[in-house]
Amino acid sequence: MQLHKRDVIDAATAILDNFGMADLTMRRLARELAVSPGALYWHFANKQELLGAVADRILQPALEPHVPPGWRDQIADGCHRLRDALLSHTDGAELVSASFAAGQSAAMTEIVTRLAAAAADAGVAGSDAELAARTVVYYVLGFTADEQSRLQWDAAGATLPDGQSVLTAEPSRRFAFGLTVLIEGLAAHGDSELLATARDDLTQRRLG
Amino acid sequence: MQLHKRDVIDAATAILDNFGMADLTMRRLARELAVSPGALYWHFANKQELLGAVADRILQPALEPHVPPGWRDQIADGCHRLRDALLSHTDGAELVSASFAAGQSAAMTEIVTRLAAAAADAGVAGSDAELAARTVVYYVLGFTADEQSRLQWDAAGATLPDGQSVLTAEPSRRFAFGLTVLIEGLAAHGDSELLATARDDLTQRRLG
DNA sequence: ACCTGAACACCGTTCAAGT
DNA sequence: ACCTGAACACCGTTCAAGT
Repeated sequence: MQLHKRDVIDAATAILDNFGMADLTMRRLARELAVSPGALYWHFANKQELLGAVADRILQPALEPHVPPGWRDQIADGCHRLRDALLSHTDGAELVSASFAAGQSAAMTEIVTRLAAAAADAGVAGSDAELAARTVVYYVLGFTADEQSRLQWDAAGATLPDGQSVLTAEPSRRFAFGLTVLIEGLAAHGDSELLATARDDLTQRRLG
Repeated sequence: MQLHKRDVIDAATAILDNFGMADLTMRRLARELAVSPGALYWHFANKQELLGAVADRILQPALEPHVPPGWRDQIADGCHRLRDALLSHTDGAELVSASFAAGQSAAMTEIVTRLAAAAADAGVAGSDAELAARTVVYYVLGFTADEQSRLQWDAAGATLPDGQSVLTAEPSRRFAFGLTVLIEGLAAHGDSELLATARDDLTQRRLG
């Protein structure tokens, strides 16, 4: 039976979920698929490209189109869905972070584009909108990688008697806090930017 | 001649600067020091611990005490010094990011503590101050790792005719932009928090 | 206390040769 | 077109034995 890209990504995702990133090696993956390591290099140029494909698979659920109106909810919603997608797979945040940094995730590019559009709606001027989007993404990836490593660390160790408040509720509240800080910052910046544009507009009209 | 921790960190930093993170391996480091690989494990428990020590060395210049008064300048200054330290070594941002995520950098812990104190001054309530500090740190690490990888990528390739505006001035402006968004967000949050505290205070006084 | 030598159990990637 | 076999050039870590 022929080996397809899909099978490879499926098997890679399974290894990730069951054993984590450290075990997601080309050789191990080949063994699981019962092919020689070299076979993988017919379908993927290198390991980075393969990891990028796994990242895109993980991010699929976060890619449904924006439902909410209003840039604040668009950013908040996008970020929550991103976090949820990352938390759905072992070491998800770490994997996606690495793929994003290596520029190997088309899904992350799409997410940044959407967040940039929302930032533009907030009043952030042209070229800064993508930067604003990246700033938000740095937060989500950093926070979630941190959260996930702690989560996985004491998933093996001490199971706290309270299985909810500290382990799931608190992180979500904390995540929302940082998100609010960013959104309020964008609102403040956007407002002053819109003011400046309006001022220039008036000046233009007076001179024209 | 006896091998000391200092010598190991020195040699590791030299490899990093001259060849980058991919070449910073235990075996290569041992070769450079003319010892066997096993010797390193007398001085460091594992590679992560050694990388943490290199991270702390890199961060040394960012650890001079806060000079400016006012929480805004304290955050802005701290972040600029952090970025400068990271950019002073090849793959500096990547190395410090990894060490921070692994909880192996005492210097990063110190930096977070200082930023948290500034956030508290901004009016961010107790336990959220550290989270605010981490949020800022996620931004600096994310932005700088990104900046540095692009910088190093086209340091080998196309040397743009303009050697200043896009390669150094623009990144600095862009870095400041994201920082302002975060600081304004903290200001907005801090103000509303202070208002709430004041309101509670009044209520207490009315009831008491 | 500090280090060597040698081993253990792996890596990612390439590429002639096969079908 | 797709894959095997085997090699190349490495890894991090451990640990008995030496000084």
